[in-house]
Amino acid sequence: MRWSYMCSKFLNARGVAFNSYFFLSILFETIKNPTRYALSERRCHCVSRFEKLRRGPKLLGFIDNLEDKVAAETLHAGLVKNATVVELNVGNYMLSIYVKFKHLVAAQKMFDEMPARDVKSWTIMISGFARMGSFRLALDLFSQMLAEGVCPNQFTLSSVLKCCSSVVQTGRSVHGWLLRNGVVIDAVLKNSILEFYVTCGELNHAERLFVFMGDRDTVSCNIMISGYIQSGDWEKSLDMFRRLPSKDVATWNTVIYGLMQNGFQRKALELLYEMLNIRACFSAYTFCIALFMASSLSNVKLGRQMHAQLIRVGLHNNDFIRSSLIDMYSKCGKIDNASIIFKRKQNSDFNYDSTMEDTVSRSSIISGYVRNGRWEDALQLFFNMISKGIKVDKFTITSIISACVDCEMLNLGQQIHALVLKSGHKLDMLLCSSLIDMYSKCGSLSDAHLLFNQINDRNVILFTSIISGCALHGQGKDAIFLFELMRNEGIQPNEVTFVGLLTACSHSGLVDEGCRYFRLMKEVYGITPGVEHFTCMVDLFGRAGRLYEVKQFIDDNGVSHLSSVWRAFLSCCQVHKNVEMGNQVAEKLLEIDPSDAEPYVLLSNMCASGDRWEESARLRNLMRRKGVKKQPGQSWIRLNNRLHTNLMIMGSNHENYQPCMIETRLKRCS
DNA sequence: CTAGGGTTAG
Repeated sequence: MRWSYMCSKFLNARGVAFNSYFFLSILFETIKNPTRYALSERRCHCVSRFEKLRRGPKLLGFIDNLEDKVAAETLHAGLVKNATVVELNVGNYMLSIYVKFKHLVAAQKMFDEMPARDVKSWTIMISGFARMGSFRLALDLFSQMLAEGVCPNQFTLSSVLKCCSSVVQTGRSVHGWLLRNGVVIDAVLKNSILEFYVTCGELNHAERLFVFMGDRDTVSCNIMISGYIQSGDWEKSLDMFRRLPSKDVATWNTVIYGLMQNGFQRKALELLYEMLNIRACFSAYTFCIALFMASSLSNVKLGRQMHAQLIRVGLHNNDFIRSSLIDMYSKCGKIDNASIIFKRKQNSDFNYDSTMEDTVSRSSIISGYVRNGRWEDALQLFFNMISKGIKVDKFTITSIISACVDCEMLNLGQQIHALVLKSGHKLDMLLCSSLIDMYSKCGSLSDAHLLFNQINDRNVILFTSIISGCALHGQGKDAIFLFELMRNEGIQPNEVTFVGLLTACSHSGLVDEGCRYFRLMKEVYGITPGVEHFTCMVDLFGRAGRLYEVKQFIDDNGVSHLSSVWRAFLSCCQVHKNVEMGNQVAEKLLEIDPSDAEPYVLLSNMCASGDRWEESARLRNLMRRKGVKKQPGQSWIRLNNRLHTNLMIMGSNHENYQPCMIETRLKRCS
């Protein structure tokens, strides 16, 4: 950085505007053509300085401080083309740049081609994989390193320990090894050991280590605090927090975020306000946590306060913060605000440095658009990326798949599936669940099954997606089969899984099975049934025509205060044309919510279909008198890649059918 | 040590 500073001073003094590209082109040319320059005087000056610094630590420092992946790649290409033997130090710096930009493929390639490797090279790679969460790969590399007889140092071991939370044995032996071999245990390594025992759940061991630790710093305390919260012992962690003589920002952040993540939102909020009251200094982390709190609590007021503060302290243009702001506004339903924040950055993109892609902000806004039903905006941004050749990451893809589901665009969904396969993205669990959901909701259950069968290690959500898909298609037996398969694989179903399963039973008339699973859910899995489950059960009995059992069920379970339960009941009365019971149920519903239009409509339709026209008309009149309005139904159809929607006017037949225009241009979706 | 984007629900 000092070199670039010198250079910039030199150029500025001559009024030359320059940026990193200019700077790099010099480096590039120098490497390519070390002896023959045809450079202007200015450049010569630069280059001569560069030559002097070439092998010195300053150049290496400069490379290390490169803030751009493209720049790093250019430089690397230069080194390769020149076919000079890459010095070990330079090579290591290149490696660290690739790792810094998470360009692990390039790093791996470079690493493989290096003529010589030292501990540092290995460590850079291992810590890179560890930071990216590729623990398996990092550990493989570590064992390879040992096999080649390279002795690890404290940096290596510190990274290796990060990967050992699920392979406790390895972590333990690393700990033992470094004790036996007299490796210098500095503060960082000490904390890595502590963290290892915390994350693999050996809190007692960690506690002992902590007590006997000679020089505990705030980091050690933070690790313990976060360990206590993660194990559910928030009282102990708060106690420790309170007893700390001095608290730095990271400690506040740790405890607030921990409380937030473990369901103690109120406590977290109290502490945040306490921080404000004692005028503790906020860091960028604190703001991110606060924004995250605002979005999870849908508390725009808090979010706005934070936004104002951020502008005051000038942090609002930080990429991390911006994406948090975008996310906060879109999760609070203020998609326009989110959009403004996103676009403001786009518009200020005129100089080189800001062309660095802020992929997170973009995927945040895309998911925000999808969440808020602005599919057209989401798709436009997405298509824009495709046509510009920008790599689409899995977050964006998953959001777009959701959009496909909402718009039932099977075609586009298929294309995206192809895109995923082509781009070599690993089909991760989240992506797969959304694809399965997409296929089943867009009508192609067989494709959903096909995809499901390709995945080896499955989780609850994956199973839930496919079970819900079966439910949607009335394949009750398949849903049950998959559910049992899931249990056999040792996966715990959750409340959503049971919604899917019970729905499947009710849609296929499997009353006894449904009852059995309802009991299983409560008794074996300890899941307290929610509104959805009760509604499913009512539907289960009701569809089968067992209307008296519905009543019994409602009374037995004490759910007569839930309007959705009665509503399901009422629609069953309609299906089975039981006007008497329908009347009673509708009355119940109106007791709960007199402004609800649905009971009137259902009841009047029921009367109409039973040729009881006067009664039907009376109900409609009653509605008008009470000023109860029904939301018109809406349907849509796609013709020539255009989405047309139709509003159905209540009680109408096709005469007052009003075509209404929402147009979604599905560019490129052939 | 602490921060951002994605999945399942009549």
